[in-house]
Amino acid sequence: MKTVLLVEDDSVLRENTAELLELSKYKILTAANGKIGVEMAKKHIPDIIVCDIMMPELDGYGTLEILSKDKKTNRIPFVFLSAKTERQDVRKGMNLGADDYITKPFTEDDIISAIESRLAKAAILEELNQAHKNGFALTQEKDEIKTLNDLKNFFDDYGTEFNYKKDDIIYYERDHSNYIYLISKGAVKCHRMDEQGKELVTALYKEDDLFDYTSFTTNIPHQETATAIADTTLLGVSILEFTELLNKNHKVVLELIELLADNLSDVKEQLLQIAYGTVNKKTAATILKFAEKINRKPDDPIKISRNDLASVAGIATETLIRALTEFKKLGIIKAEGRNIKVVDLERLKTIT
Amino acid sequence: MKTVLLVEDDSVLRENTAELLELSKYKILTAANGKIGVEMAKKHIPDIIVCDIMMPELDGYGTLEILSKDKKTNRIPFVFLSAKTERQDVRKGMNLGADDYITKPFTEDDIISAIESRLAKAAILEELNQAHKNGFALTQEKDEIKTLNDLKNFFDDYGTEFNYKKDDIIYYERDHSNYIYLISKGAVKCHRMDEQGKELVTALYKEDDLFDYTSFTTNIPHQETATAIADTTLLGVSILEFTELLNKNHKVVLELIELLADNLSDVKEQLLQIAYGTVNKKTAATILKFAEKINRKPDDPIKISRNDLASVAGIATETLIRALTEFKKLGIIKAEGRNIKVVDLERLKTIT
DNA sequence: TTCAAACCATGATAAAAGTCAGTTTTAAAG
DNA sequence: CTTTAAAACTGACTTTTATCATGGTTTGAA
Repeated sequence: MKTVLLVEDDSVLRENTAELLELSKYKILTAANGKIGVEMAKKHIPDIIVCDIMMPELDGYGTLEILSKDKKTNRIPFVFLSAKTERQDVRKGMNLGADDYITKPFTEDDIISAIESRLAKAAILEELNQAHKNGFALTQEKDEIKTLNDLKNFFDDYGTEFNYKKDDIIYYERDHSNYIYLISKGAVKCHRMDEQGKELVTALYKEDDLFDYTSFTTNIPHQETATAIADTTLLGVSILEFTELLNKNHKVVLELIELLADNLSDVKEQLLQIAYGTVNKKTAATILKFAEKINRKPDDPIKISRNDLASVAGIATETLIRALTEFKKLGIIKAEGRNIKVVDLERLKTIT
Repeated sequence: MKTVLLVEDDSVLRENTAELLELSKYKILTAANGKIGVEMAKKHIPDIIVCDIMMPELDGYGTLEILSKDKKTNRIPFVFLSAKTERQDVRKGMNLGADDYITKPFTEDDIISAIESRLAKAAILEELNQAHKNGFALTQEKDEIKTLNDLKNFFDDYGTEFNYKKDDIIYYERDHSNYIYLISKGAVKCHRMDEQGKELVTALYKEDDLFDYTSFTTNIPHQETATAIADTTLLGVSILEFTELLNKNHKVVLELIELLADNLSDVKEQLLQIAYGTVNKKTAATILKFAEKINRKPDDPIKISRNDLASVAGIATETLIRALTEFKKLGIIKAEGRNIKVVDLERLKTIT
C-alpha cells in the first residue's frame, strides 16, 4: 500500500481529499501547513507528496525547496495542488523541481490519475535504477536509450506536459530551471535583452527539438528568456531524472554533445553574419533560417512578426522591412497578408 | 615479441632500420611501398606500423587512410616516418589519425623510443578496454577519469605533443580533424572568414583549455581555422582513443557537456555585444575578455595585435584603434609599446 | 460589422562606423 | 646601431543603418 502525504491548510478540503484517497487504496498522512509537512515527510518518507501552494507558515514552494535539499526526501514525487491557475505560478513550481501539478477545483479522477501516473513513473525509474545498481542488464531492451530518437521517445512516454499560448514566456533570464524539454508541438525562441532593451534572438527551436539541455551538474540560472512563438506543447523531464538516465545510457550522451556542438556552430554562423553581413544578407539569411529550419514544409508561408525577424537578424525592424520591400520588388519573396512566402529560394541564397 | 611493420621505399634505409630494430628484440616485417604495406598489415596484423610518407605506388597518407577504414587494422598504432620537416605535412598526417611521427634523419634512440612509447600507450589502452569488456573494475583507481582535471592529466600523460610558432595554423576550415587538444603552453584563436575576407574570431583558448572537442561520432570537417596566437604546445589525443575513454568514464562526459554549454553561452554573449553594442562597448568587452580570460595574470599587458582585437570585436581595425585612443585619453588604458595595459578595470567595465 | 490596437510601410534625417590614403612608430634583423 | 618592413595611428570622406515621425493595413474582440 502506497503512502500519500497530503499538505493542505484548508481543513475541509484536506479531510475530503484524504477520505477520497483512502477509498482508493492509499494510506494517507495529512499536514496542515508546509512546516508540519516537511517534518512528516522526513519522518515517514511517503511514496508521493501532494502539496498546496498557498499556505500559512511555509508555502508549497518553500516546502518543496526544503525537501529537495534533503537526500532522504528529494526523490519523492512532488505534486502541487494549486488554486492559482495562472501559468506563471505553475511554472515557478515546476521550475523548482515539482513533478506535476493539479489545479483546483479538481475532480476525484484528476487527483487519482495524477497520483497514479506519478507513482507509476517513479516505479519505472526506480526499477531502472535498481537494475543498474545491481549490475544487471536492463530488464527490457526497449528501455535502453541508445540514440537521440530513443531519448525523444522517453520524453513522449514519461515527460510532463506543459501548454503555452503564443507569446507565453516559458522561462525568464535568471530563472533556475530543473527541466529539459522536448517540443511536442509549436516553436520556441530564446532571446536576450541588451541594456537599451533591444532584443536579440539567440536560438530557435521547432517541433521535435530538445531544448534547455545546458547544465546538468550545476544549477546555473538561465541567461536567456524562452518564449513560445506559436501555441506550444512541451514535454518536460526533470534534470534529476535526466542525469540518471544519462548515467545509465552513455551512448546517447555523445549524441547530446553533438547536438550542443551543432548549436554552437549555428550560433557562430549567426555571429559571422551579424558581424560583417550587410542588411540584405542578414535579412536573406534570417528568412532562410525560418524557411528551412523552423517551417515544417519548406514552402509554407513564414508567420513570424517583422519584429521577431529583425531581432534574429540583429537589425532594426524598419531596416529589415526596407530589405523585405526590396526583395518583394525583385520578386524573391511575396507577402501573403502579414506572412512572407519565399518565391525564389535560390536567389535568396545568393543575396550578398 | 612485438611485431613492427616497416613501410619504406628506400631500400638502404629500410634494411638498416630493420636490422637496428631486430637487435632491439622486435620482429620486423618490411614493405617497399604503401600498397604492399597495406597487404602485409591486413595479413599479419602487426603491433605497430612505421610508415614513410613519400613513396611510389601509394604514399603514407593513403596507406593510413586505407588501414584506418578497416576494422581489423584501425587500432594498430601508426607512426609516420618523414623527411618533410615542414609542420603542415606532419599536421596532415596527424589529422588523418596517425599516432606519432619521426622526422628523418633519426637516431636509433629516436625510433626505438617512439615505438616503445606508442606500444606502451597502446597496451595501457588495451588493458583498460579489456577490463571494461569483462565487466571488471579498472585495475588502478588512479586511471579512472572522473573530473575534467583527471581528463587533463590524461592528456598530460598520454597525449602526443605538437609545437607551433606564433601565427602557425593548427587546422584549416574544411580540414578533418582526428584529435582533441589540450593547450599545454600558449594560446589559440579560432576564426572564420566571410566572403569579403573579413575575419571574425569566434573562440579563444588559453593554457590548460581543451579545444576541438566538437564531434565524436561523425567526422565532420572543421568550420573554422585555428591559429596559434603565441608560441604554443598542444597535447593531442586521437578521437578514437578519446571516445573510448569517454565510454569508460561517464562522469566526465557531463562535465564536457558543461564545457560546451559554457562555450555556447560565451558565444551568445559575444553575439549580443556585436549585434547591438556600440564600438566603445565592443572594444571594452574585447579588452576585458583578454585581460580576464586569456591573460594568466589579470594585470599583464595584452600582447595581441590591433587586428586580432578588432576581429574579436567584429569591427574595423581603424575603428578599434580610434576607440583605444579615446580610452587612452580617458586614462582607462595605456600603451606599453604595442601592448595594452589596463589601468582602470572598473571603468572599463562600465563603458557604454 | 465596427473599432481600436497592433503591426506594417515609407520618408526624412542624424549618427555611427567603414574605407582609403598617408604618416608615424615599433620591433626585429643584419 | 642602423635599417627596414610591419604595425599603429590619423584625417577626410563615404556609406550604411538607426531613429523619429507619420500614415496605411490587418486582425481580433466587442
